[in-house]
Amino acid sequence: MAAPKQTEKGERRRALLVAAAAELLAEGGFEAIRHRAVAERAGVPLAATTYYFSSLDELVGAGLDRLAREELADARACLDVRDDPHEIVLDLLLGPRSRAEGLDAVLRRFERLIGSGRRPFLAGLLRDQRVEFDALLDEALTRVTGRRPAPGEVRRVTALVDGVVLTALIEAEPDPRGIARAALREAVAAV
Amino acid sequence: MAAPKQTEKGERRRALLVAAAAELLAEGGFEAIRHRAVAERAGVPLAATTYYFSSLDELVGAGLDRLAREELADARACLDVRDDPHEIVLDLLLGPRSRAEGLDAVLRRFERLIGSGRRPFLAGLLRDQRVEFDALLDEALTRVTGRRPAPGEVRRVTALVDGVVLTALIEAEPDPRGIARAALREAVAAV
Amino acid sequence: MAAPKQTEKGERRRALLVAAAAELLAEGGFEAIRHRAVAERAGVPLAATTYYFSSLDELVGAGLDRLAREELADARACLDVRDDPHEIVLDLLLGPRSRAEGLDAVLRRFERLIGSGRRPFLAGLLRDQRVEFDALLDEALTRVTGRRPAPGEVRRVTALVDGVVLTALIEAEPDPRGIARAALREAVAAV
Amino acid sequence: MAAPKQTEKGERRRALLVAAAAELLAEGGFEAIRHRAVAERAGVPLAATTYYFSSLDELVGAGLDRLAREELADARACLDVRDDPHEIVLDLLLGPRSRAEGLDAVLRRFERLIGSGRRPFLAGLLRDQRVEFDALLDEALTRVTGRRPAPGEVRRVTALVDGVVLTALIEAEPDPRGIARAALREAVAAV
DNA sequence: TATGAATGAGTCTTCATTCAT
DNA sequence: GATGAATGAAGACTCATTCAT
Repeated sequence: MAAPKQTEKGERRRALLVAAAAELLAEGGFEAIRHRAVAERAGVPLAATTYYFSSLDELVGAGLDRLAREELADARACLDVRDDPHEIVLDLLLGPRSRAEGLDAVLRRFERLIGSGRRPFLAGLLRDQRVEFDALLDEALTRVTGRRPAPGEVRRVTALVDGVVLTALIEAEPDPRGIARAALREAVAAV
Repeated sequence: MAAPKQTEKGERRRALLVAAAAELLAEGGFEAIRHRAVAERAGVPLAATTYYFSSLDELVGAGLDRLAREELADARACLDVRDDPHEIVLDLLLGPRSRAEGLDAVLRRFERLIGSGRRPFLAGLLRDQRVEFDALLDEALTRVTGRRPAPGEVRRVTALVDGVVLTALIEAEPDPRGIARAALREAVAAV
Repeated sequence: MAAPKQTEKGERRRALLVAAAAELLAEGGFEAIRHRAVAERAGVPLAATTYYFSSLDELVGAGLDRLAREELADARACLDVRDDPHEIVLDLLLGPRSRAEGLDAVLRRFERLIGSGRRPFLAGLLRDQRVEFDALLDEALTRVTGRRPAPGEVRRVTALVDGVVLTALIEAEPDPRGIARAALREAVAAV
Repeated sequence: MAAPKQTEKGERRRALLVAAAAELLAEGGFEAIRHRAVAERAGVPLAATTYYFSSLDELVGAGLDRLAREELADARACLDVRDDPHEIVLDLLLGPRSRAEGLDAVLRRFERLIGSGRRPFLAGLLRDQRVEFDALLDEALTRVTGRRPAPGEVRRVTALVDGVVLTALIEAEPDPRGIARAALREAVAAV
């Protein structure tokens, strides 16, 4: 028990562990977050994982949180650099990794979304992320269309792209991002 | 391969194992199909699982096949009974369990869809299922709209409903089937 | 128990099984002789292996016997064809497979010789084989030297070549047959 | 790699395991080194074997290393006590156990030699052992003959004795050490 | 405060052998 | 006579978690 004191070293270690968990989550999904793997990746002793996080679930939550923040920050940075807004929307919907890594990255992202269903302790976290996520998406869509999205439009586009991608994933379509891009353009044009 | 199934008794045991695997799959996803769990559920010794299925993957495949057949059969039965075609479409998209079990059943169904992406040995099976699935969906949509669906329309409706439901899942919306029903009506009306 | 009747079909099956065991022995050593493997290779039902041979040991014995006979027959055939007698001696000492397969074949042959130590039921068989083996070696050496070997000379040459090869095996020398050939020439010249 | 060995207590346990592995190797060959067997012999829980050695191969390597060191130390001790140098040479070639245990000990030693050929991960270890082994053999032969062995003479004697013993083993000669002794005297006299 | 040590429970899979039919 | 069915025991290995120091 006895929550570890918040020494500077302790904070550094916590951060190392969370970063390792986030990496593993992005690369291999929830199952990849194991005590051993996290400790090795973070370069800390195995027991540190249970010392700083009272259960694996806690570590999973912290990793998911960190990963989501990183992805949001990435998308925001692209927005600032005035990157093609379509791509930023896709980054938000499919994850920035989908730019380079294709099918697998998207698969893992959806696994993450769905897999949270088995992990009730993540539910709150995911919903909170959604709020920031939607705000950014709203802004990106504004740039795409040149006007403020109507109420519910963000959700409609999200749903449409997600749905198309889901089918693509099941059929092992090698370029889900391409599919998503087409659906996005069509959805935007239809309005 | 292998797969003894000569005698009637052997067939019966095989069926027991497949049924157990299908149940576990429906309840706990792919990860829930383990030798021990299947053996216990089927009430057979552990070694029987490897006697009838030379690898766990084979058992997973058989379980998925059985589960899909059951769900198709359920939907088909509803069609014959002239049930509300909207509901049949939803059965096909969300699984018949979503009628009674709500959120969890839908979540598990999506888990299954996504999880299949990670299991290349299921690809062939999934493709085959897709054919029967689409044919039935085509018929159900015909009843909904009163006309034969245009090419690609089945896929478009599928994508739209799936996308809407995915968002509902993340937000822990208690009645994803309701959300899906609304999306379906809207999509159909839009044509 | 009840020794299976000696029907024609039974005899054919026995022969198939023994041949399969001999092949597996030559390819993978004693450990490779397993009920499953033998049955598969012979194309007979698994239970036939225990039906025709009351234990695995019996099958191992029969396989070893057959393999040795084959190797002797091969060497004899070469002798009749007036092949280079040095090579025939090497066939006898290292096995005919050592011509083409090199290190591995020789390794397996020595494993067979030594491995018999753990299998007392093979002792008699091995000794019997030695008698035929030595007779043939005597004849081959006669051709090599042009004269009848002195008493004990066969054994001396055998020991010398075996010893040299044993060292070569331990040091993973890739061409033990080459080493053996050199030792043989030297040993013969020294007389 | 891994290999925890920081604390004294950990070291002790590690040593227990290695000793158990060495014993099993001497008694039953490489195949006798199994997690279960080692754990039982060492009196530790099964999981301790994988905690201290990340794979069975590592444990096999450590066991072989220990056994070889013991045998070398035994021979060296005899050398210091000015034991009959012939016997020391035989200790080196047949293992010290061959003094008391006769046939079986020699058989197991050869099994070990041959078995090493199948285990490439032991190659480095074997090479290192060979260096110490040859140095000691050189010294022992010096005492036997009263002069420094000529280059290659150590290997020649090794091969000759090994070859003779191999034949003795196959013929289940009850006193392989006696045979080896005779061969050794003859080989030395011939120079 | 940290962490090496430790382990019970569980993972998939293989195999020789028995037995009922 | 022949064989499908069956299984207990064992194989290597993984892992979350606890605990003594």
